[in-house]
Amino acid sequence: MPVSRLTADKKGEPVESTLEARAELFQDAMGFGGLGRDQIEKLAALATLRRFSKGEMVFEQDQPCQYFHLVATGLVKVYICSSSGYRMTYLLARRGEPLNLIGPFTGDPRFLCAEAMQETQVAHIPRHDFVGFVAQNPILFNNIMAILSKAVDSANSRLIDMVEKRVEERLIRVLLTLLDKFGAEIRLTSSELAELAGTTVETTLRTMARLRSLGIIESERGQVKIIRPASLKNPERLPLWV
Amino acid sequence: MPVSRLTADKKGEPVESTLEARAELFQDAMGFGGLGRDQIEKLAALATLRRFSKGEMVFEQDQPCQYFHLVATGLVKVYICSSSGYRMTYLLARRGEPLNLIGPFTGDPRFLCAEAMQETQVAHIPRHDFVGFVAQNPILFNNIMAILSKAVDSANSRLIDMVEKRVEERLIRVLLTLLDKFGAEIRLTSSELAELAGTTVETTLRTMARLRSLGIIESERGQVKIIRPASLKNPERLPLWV
DNA sequence: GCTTTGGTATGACCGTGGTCATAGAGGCTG
DNA sequence: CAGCCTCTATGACCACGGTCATACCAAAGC
Repeated sequence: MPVSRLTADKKGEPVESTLEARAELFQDAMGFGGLGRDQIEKLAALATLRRFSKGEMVFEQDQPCQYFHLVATGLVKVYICSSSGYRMTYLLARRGEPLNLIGPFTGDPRFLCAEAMQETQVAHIPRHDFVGFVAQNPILFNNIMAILSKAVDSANSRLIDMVEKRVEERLIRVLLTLLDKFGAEIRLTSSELAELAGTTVETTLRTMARLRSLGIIESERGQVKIIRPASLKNPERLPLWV
Repeated sequence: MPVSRLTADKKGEPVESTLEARAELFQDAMGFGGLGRDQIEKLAALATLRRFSKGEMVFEQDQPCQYFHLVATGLVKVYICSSSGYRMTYLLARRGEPLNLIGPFTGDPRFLCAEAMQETQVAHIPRHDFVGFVAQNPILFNNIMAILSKAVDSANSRLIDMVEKRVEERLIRVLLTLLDKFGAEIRLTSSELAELAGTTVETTLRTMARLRSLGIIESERGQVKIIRPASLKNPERLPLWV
């Protein structure tokens, strides 16, 4: 235990990839619009791909940020977990979505974790390379601010939901958000939904039983299917950003 | 009512000020470290001061962002308020603290409000001027990211607190945070504390009664005094960012 | 094959804290 | 001064949802 493994933060296994494939990834990634092809390729040249199996950590809390991460394939959940083991998921990132926009700038450890939910590949760019690149392409700064704006608003909006909305409403909001992003068939377990809605598995199961009995959803092991989205929708309920 | 006052977003009253005084303000403002004196003065030249009485709004939700705001004197609370009137304060800004770091970049309306809690003066910089200035001084990028990092972490940390901590702990955390920032004499009402802790006035009053009976705090109308901070402190309880 | 693990399902219990009601005290205004 | 509003204070009530327990099923592992 006293032997600290300084190299332990190398996560995942390297994957071979072509510059072309990486450029393709950044081309339509979130937050990189407005760059010329030459810049995209410069960025792609800085990146390497790594693969992660289901359940593997892409990065862990309280570790200094070394890389900027962008999902290439698969699905990654980014969450915070408290001292007492409570988890709260606040991002489900798929191809083209960045995992840590802030980290690279400060380099400081924060308390986010990222875990692969499936077989996944993630592009890594050393943080200084990334920050240097952004400095040379100020348009990225605006893009990044736009994304952070949504992230902060979403966090604040959830905060309000936690005080004034009950579990059922929060869960519905989560389901609607997932419907927008992933379609009507949501391949998540109840415990994953619970971590998104900020409640327990039991309450999530109970609430889903109610929605099921109303014919609004169907569910089986590891999957929820929204049958009548209209019954969930409510004009004043804007989706979260997950 | 149908007469929409297009100029109604001009808030507060203009205040005369010298370039020197404004430069002084930006000199030691949060997020502007690392600028040369010439740049500070360029920035100060873009700013104008406005005054607000207690209770006046500096900006309101759902309005496009026109200015970057920096508190010069007084105290401003920034909060979100939900459709049903629930409020959650998430920033108490005093001299040198920015009110809206993200807004100027996107310009989009968000759902933050800012309200003067005392007689207050706020520096305004038109958002395009501000964004242009930041683009010319990339060091500000890093400063801004560092602040946003704290803001996002604080929001997420609160989110976890809402699920797993009870009101007493949340309130204690708020009190400790305020102790760090404003000293042992906290001039806030119970309802203001409630909005910081994410609970109701009644529960806040009850909880404070308990802390008072334990001799940890004293309180009178509009003021709380922390007598024995050590009894509240707990190594694993890091302060919020308010 | 059997065992283990993780997901689903549901009942019972009860504590935290929100809601409503009432009341007094301090401060501001006309 | 009266009148009003805000802040403080506290009691009574009870529902939402967390916790614990049990059970069943499917998939994975030895």
